[in-house]
Amino acid sequence: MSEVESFFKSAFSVDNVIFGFDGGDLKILLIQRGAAPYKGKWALPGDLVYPNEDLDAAAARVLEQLTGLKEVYLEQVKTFGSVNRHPLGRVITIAYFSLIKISNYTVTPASFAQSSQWVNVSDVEDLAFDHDEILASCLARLKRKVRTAPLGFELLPPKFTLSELQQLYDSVLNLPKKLDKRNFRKKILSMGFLVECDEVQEGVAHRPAKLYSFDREKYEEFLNEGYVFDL
Amino acid sequence: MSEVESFFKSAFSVDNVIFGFDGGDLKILLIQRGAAPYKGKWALPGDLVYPNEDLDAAAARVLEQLTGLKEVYLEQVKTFGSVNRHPLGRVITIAYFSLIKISNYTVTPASFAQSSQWVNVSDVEDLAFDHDEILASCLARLKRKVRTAPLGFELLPPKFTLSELQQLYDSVLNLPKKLDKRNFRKKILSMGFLVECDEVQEGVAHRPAKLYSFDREKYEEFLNEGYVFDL
DNA sequence: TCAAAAGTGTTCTTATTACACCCATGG
DNA sequence: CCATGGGTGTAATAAGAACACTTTTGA
Repeated sequence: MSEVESFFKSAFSVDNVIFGFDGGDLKILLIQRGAAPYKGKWALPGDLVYPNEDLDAAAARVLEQLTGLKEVYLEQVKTFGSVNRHPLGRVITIAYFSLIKISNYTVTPASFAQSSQWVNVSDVEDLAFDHDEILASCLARLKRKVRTAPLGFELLPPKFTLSELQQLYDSVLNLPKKLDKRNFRKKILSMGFLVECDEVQEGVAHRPAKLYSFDREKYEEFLNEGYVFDL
Repeated sequence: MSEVESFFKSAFSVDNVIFGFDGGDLKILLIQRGAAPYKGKWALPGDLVYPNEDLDAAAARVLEQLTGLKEVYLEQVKTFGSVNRHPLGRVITIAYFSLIKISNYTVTPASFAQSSQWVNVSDVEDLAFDHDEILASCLARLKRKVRTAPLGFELLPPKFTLSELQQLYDSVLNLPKKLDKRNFRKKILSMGFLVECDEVQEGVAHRPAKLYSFDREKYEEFLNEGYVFDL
């Protein structure tokens, strides 16, 4: 048995659906595979889990190696383990998603030049392995979770306008009808954990919007009073 | 040891939180370990995944070996993979929960005599490995899921009374205040997928209750009309 | 002065909550 | 005839949905 065959006899990996939002569309970060199997195909970033590495740590490492970012939101979603999902042996993979502020990401760092790319979620197709299925699971999870936990803010810069926030929700949820501006604002502000900064947008060719930020302490209070985030 | 050899020493297992309901309390099925590590301790039923076995199939096998039951509700919850969670090596485990009709289960079949037992969820403590944590995750998932999908019926016999159904929800959700009988009935009946059988309870020392059953076809219609289960 | 997005309240409809008494049966 | 749980309706409140115009800015 060759070394490669031995290596892949039985192993586990992590794969990471890295979500970003550029103001218009929900995107994910894909890599182009440089080696077999599926050489040249687009895939989710992932790696085998090291023998002395926790699963969450492996997912965080994959993310950091690709983007340089630490301490981002990361959530385990599901484990995929079909017998034949990997052509070279039995490899199960634990799928994660992470949410990053896309502006923090310096596009395609040197080591990954021409091999990683942001792609609109709605344009992704025909990924390597079972990654289409993994993406579908992670996207479904995100859609649910974003309505029941204050995750959206992880995708926005620290200061944002309410329209940006709403556009984020519209992109993620992708509902047949967009959210109603007035109802959205009323609801999110009534929860009381968005605070107005003393600043407005600059350099826009229209009335500049107020900037808000997410106040985590106030969110904790909100929870302690028995309320739940629900949008 | 080479890095390649290190990967070899890893394995993956499934563990299964098997929920049942006896009319009063929510229970899970535990086994007493007959071998090291944690010999004699109570644990979730589980096993290593065979090389040519899908993960879901492994979870179903564990369940069937213990209870004789097939085709039960089974859902993957989360994968636990701390480096030191297993004393004998790197073993990650994929946690599942399943829902069975407890009356179908012939208590402790021969091969497991004195080694498996139904335990009230609220009484479970100090399980082997990280199984306390696994149980907590599965219970949290069940609590959420039972309100947003018609899972409760998996725990009841095919024909049941509305009071039994409500007691099931009270047990699973374990809310500070019990559900209101009239509101519960109004809501669940308004969804239109519970059908009245032409039968009533027998042998009870009070007015016998009507029996109902869950009509899966009507539930599908309900979904197709754009409604969602929400309790 | 125009274009473009920001900002703002009210009404209507629907869902949720709270709540108490009579009924049918077996013992 | 008593004890036990089964079965039922209404009113008050809260939440959600629908909807259009004025304001501020830069070009």
